[in-house]
Amino acid sequence: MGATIVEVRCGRHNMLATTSLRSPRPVRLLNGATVASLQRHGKQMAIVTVDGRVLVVHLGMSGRMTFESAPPTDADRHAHVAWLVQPKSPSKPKVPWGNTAHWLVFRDPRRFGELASLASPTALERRWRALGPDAFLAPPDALMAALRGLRRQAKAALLDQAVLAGVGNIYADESLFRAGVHPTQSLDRLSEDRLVRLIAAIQVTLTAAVNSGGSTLRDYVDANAQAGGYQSYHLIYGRAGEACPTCGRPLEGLTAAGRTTVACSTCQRLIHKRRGKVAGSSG
DNA sequence: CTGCTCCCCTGGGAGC
DNA sequence: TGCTCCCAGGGGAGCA
Repeated sequence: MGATIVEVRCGRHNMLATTSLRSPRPVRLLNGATVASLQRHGKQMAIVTVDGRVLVVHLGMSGRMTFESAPPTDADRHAHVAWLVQPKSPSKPKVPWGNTAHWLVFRDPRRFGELASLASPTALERRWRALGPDAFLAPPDALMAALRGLRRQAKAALLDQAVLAGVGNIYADESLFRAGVHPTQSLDRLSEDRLVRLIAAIQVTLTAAVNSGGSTLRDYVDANAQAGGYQSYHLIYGRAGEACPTCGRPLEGLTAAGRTTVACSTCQRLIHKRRGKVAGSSG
């Protein structure tokens, strides 16, 4: 907070997507701005500046934002944008780079990431209202309200950022396994108890992952270029064919919601019938 | 609405 | 070693 962006370099212009801020590109990329706050909702981050500009950052699959002492070179083909950041001074250094100006570099080889400039915090609010509650921070009640009664496959719902925000393919599989819910299970067939269990599983999974610095399969590093460690704790993700950690039977690999999925067909039984109806009772 | 399939793009690993 | 094929953490569009 209070840091100033004193220079912006943009190597690939088309990373900056839709914008509600009609200004020259350096302005939209926050050139000259003083940072007011950093925010996050689900997988999206936002830099909000004192003069009201907003830059939304979505890392996609291979994106990374790292602090570096030198600007990227021309040979660095995937360094799309670099900001020279001057920390607030004088102040006690709370950041690894102290009070020295450092480069914040956005790299994204696959270019599935996105930068979007918005004209105001109101526009950010509007954008994020289209997303479901943040899966990591929202109270379980809010997640319950988002999931209850949906006639959708559990995995599809978890991956849909408009239902709840922040769960991707890895953590969807891990959460469903923890909760004993099959990925293709329609949510409207789940009991209240099972839904509560699923929501708890999502929050346990995300908390554990965040505490371990995330999952690095290939690309992911944090702002200090540190890889994550959670991949070694994955219960089932990437383990199709291996033994289920609970029952020992082989984990199945399948496609659900169009994505690579792993599940244990024994521990994550599909429920086809509505709960609470007993055969033979009146109709 | 829901779920498919395809597409955006590059790089790493497996297999020949 | 070098080549090809296949796959990937996201998400939007278009279609059934």
